[in-house]
Formats: sequence, structure tokens, C-alpha cells
Amino acid sequence: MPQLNSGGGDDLGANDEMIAFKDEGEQDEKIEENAFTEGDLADLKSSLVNESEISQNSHPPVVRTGHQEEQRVYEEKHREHLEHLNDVPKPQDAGMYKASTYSGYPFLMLPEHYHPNGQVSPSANKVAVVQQPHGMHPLTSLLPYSNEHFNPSPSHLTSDMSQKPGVHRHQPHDLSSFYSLPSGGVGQITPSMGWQSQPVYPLSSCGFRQPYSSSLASNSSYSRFSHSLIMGPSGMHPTGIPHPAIVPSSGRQEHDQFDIKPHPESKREREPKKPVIKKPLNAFMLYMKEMRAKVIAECTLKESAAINQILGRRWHALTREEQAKYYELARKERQLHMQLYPSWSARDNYGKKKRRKRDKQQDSATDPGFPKKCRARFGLNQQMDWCDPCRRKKKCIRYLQGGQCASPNSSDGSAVDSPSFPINHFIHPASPLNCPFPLPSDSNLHAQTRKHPYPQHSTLSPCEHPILFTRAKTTNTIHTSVVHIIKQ
DNA sequence: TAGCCTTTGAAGTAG
DNA sequence: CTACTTCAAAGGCTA
Repeated sequence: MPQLNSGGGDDLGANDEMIAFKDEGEQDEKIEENAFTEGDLADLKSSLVNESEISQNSHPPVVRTGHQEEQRVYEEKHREHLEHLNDVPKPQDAGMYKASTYSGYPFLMLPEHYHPNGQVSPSANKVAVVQQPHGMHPLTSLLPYSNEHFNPSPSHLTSDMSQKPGVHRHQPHDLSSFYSLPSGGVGQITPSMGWQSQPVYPLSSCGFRQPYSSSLASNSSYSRFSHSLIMGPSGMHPTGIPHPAIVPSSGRQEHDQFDIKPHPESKREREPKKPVIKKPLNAFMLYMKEMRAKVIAECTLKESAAINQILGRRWHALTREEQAKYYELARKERQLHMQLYPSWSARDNYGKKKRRKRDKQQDSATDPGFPKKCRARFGLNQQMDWCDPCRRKKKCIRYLQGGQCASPNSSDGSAVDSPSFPINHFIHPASPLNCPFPLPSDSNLHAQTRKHPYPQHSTLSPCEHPILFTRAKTTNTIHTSVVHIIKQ
């Protein structure tokens, strides 16, 4: 959780953080981190790791093929070109912003493993070692879409550039200007969901709050979204590179969306399937994209459910500034997505995923501490109004409880049209973060006092804090996650 | 082989 | 307006 232990470095009131993301019974996030790293991780790994997976840690050296070398040269050419066009800032010192060639992403949507012959390296989009072109933005490891959609061909780069209409709309004339991004801070970072390259992470612990490795800076920088107007049917970029937000109308995705059985080739040709436009990734998804490979490498885990739990804990362990990078990226992603697909709605994808008969809601009803209802009940998703001082969501429970907005821009009252922080990123002057006891899911956010619901803890002071907690259902021994909402 | 698991956040639906 | 659901990624697992 951000600023649980600010160390004085966070002027946003680290110690005043409203939310403490804790495991049950744990009193200190830092302690938890260490404990998790050394203890839980071992358990987790022992329970999940297949010995055969150990080989994953010893990535073979990357050997460039001739095609790869061509690709590298090609990308460098593009990069130089784009830097010239967009006046891309130079790489910064380290961390998230170390890379630079970030703008003009429609042309940067080139797979790291791109083969001029139209094939994609089997290692693409995997955790495998990838020799990264230098100077790339680290967040390109946030690969929202599989490069399996790629079928790039150099010929496409010049042949299809102008003919195909956009998926939805308008056709800008000046791509470079269209993609120019506001300068300064995170804003310099183009939403950079790259493609397949993943950083090579050292095999270490699974502890939290590890500083962004410099290795993160070695990713290529490609965006999820290419320019709207240069998108051809089925999300195909004029360069021949499919738009990352669009799932090609073939394979599993197609069947998921349309629930159809394979058609004869002739019919399929006559009636090309409508491409699926995926939702833009939120901040946490972007974070997962980037950090998944690291967790996998460190923990030798492959099971996404377990990895996501770890990532969720690390996410809460990030500082506000670290999270802000992802929120800003997500915001830009959404903005770009809206520009690319103005008529698209998340509703379009509703019902695409079929669920089993098992009624999850029934499960939640039988589990007093079930998370799902809690998440919604406490209004994490309720964005009804804007916070007066910071122009962020007024519905934020911390705001309602008298907390101070932790927005980086809130101090001067400057308006922010689009919040970089979600509504739950508010702080409170008082931060009793120690209560480890979750209330049942039916606890009322607005309750001023809650008696502790667990008799076995009766010897301890009852928690009087409205609480929001999520509980890991996984059979793996990852701690129950608890988010406290500190009342005023 | 399609869906589950698991996470957070955004956006949708229902009442 | 509130409460809740769905989807986004990922890959092993399971019915």
C-alpha cells in the first residue's frame, strides 16, 4: 500500500494513507513484505512450482537470427525517424521513464520478434529472454495484446498505408501531430503497451516494493493502439500490423465473441467477422502486464491466479508516485481508445465470456467474508461527482469521510479534467492502519462503530473501522488480503 | 475446450 | 443514485 511507511519521502502524506492493504493479523506492511518474501513465498512456490519449471530461470542466450537482425535495424530506423518527427525526449535516468522513443506509436507497433517473413518468434509474448533495443520505454513490457495478431510484412509497411478505412472513423492527415503527447511528467509517456518483449528479471525474492529494475527500461516501446484512422478493417494497421485493441476475427476470440462454429471458407470470406475491440487496460492491468514476467522469473510461478495475487499485493505496496505512472498510462490508454473507437462501448463486449452455471453470487452469499460484494458496496467504482479541491471523484469514500485528497495536483487546487488517480486514492489525516480484523461483507461503510465480528478475537479491541477487504479464495496459501477503510 | 481462478479499475446494468 | 456485474490479462487447471 502506498505510503504505509513513507519514510518521509512522500509529501502526499504517506502516513495518512487511508487504505491499508494488509494481510490478516499483520501489523506492518513492511514486516508483511519481508515475511511474505521469505516465508509465504516459499510455501507458495513449493505448492505451485513444478520442478520442471525451474528451467525457466535459466533462459538461454538470445541468438539473433538474420531476420531478427533485419528487424532490429528496421526498428532503429523507425525509432530514429520517430524521434525526429516527434522530438521525443531523451531517455531519463532510470525506472519507468528511462526510455524515450515513445511517441508515434502507430509505427512502433512492431513486434520484437518480428520476422520479415511474416512470422513471429515463438518466444514472443513469453517470458523468454528478449534482447531489447536500447532506449526503449520500459512500459513497453505492458503488452496488452498478444503479438500473435501480428503478421507483419515489410511489404505491408508500404502497400496498405492508405487504402483501408478506419475501423470506425475519421482520418487524420497528420499522424505525427495526432500522436504528439503533452510534455512533462508522466504525460511524456505515450501509452505504451508494447508487444511481446518482456524484461529479463533477476531471480530474486518475491518481496514487495522492489524498485523498478533497470531492466524494465530495456523494453521496447510500442503502443497498444495505433492511429485510428490508419486502421483498416479488422483492425489492421496500414502497415499490415493489426491493431492491438482489436482481436482478429479468427480463432478463439472470434468464437468467444460470436459464439459460432467454424464456417466454410467461402462463407467466411463473404462475411468477414467483425473484429473485437477489447477494453483498454486499467492501471492495474498495465502494472500486471509489466510485472508479470518479473514475478514469474522471481517466483518460478506460472499460475496466473497466484501471480495475480502477488501482483495485487505489490500493487498496494507501490508508492503513490509509482502507481501514478500507471494511472496516467491507463488514462491515456482510455483517451486514445476513445479517440480510436468513439462508438465503442464496454457494453459491446458484454456477454462475450460465457460463464459456467456455477453462480458466483451464490458463493458470495454463503461466504460472510466474501470480497466481491465488498468491493462494490464500498463504492470503489462509484464515481458520481468531482472532488472540489482536486476535481477528482467526490464520491470517494475517503472524501466522504473527511479525508484529504491525495491527488498530486490537489494541493494547489488545480483542476484535473481526468483524474490520474482512482477514487480510492485519498488520504486521511488520521491513519489507524493497524486493525487486522475484517468485518463481514455486509458491514456498512458509513457505520461509525463496528464491533468485531469474530468472537475468537474478543480479547482484542474490536475494530471500529469500516473495512473493505478482499479475500483470496485460492487454495494456495496466499494471505487473505485486507483493505481497511479508515474512518474519520 | 471453454470456463475458472485471481487481482484492480473502469464502465456497464438493474432497481 | 446505489449496488452490483462484467471485462480487461494471463496461463495452469478443470469440468
